[in-house]
Amino acid sequence: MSQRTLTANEVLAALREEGRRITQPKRAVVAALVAVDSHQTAEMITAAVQQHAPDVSPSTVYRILEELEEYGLVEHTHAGHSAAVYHLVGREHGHATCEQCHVTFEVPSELFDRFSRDLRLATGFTLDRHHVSLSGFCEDCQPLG
Amino acid sequence: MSQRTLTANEVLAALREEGRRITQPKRAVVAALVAVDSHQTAEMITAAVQQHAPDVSPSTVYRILEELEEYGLVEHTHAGHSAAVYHLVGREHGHATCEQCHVTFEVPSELFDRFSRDLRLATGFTLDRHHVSLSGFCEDCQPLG
DNA sequence: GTCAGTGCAAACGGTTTGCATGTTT
DNA sequence: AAACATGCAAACCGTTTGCACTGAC
Repeated sequence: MSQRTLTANEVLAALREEGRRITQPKRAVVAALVAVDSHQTAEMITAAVQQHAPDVSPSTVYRILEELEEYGLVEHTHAGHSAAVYHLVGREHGHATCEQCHVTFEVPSELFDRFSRDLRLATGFTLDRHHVSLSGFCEDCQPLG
Repeated sequence: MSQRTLTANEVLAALREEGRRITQPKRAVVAALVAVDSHQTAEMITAAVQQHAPDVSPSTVYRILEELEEYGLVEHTHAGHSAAVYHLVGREHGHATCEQCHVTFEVPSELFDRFSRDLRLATGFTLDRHHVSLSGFCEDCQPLG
């Protein structure tokens, strides 16, 4: 597993190697993912893309994200019932989303390791730490005192 | 905190004490929640209710679940981008949903305690273990070997 | 009798899909 | 030229809302 976030060229090269065509919308989506090194919704990515290529449609963005995910270049994560957030693969990590400010944070993978093992031993359940975000309150949004 | 799941009478009594009216749809929703002692989607609850009261509408079920939640009698949890699951309050627990069979399991609260503390110390993030379900694979649906 | 609660249908947000057109190879 | 990718608009699912009506108090 790579421990470093992919570059735009690496992502596009990987697509090419898979026989996928490199189009303007794909370049723009990858650029948006590289430019913002954090977790973005499809809507944010679409907005970023449309600043340079105004008529790339949301459905195209979704299709491209799906394609990138199919080849292991992008991952998406859900939190609560809000929109999914997407990010380039890289550092191995989990997710936590603040219920108040809706920002998604990375959680160092080591923190999950013991919990993941205990959970498996106690219940037989194998954690997929990527796919769903933990819910709670971030440092700046602590409820009450 | 109660460590036992509420009974139908307790739930209805609590509503009454709050000055809420006890209607047929409310009785039916509470009965459905009590009858199935596990995590159900609004759609499942609606189906159960409609077996006895065919023209209770989904929106009414949603409104009743929201009301029950407002008074701390029910909780709902999200997993992935599928429908939320609802359950009566009772045992304190977390949730884990299988990505393959989509069943939601309870996770003993103690398992979360250490993880929750480590997470807070390392990142400042305070876990709300109820609201989002962990994602992964249950004992019967382990991927590969 | 009053008002909270309901049914219905329409709207919603996020996402997916069908189809005719455009672009990469 | 052929195949794949795109734009648009419409459909989709889970959920919420507006409104006129009903039924609990």
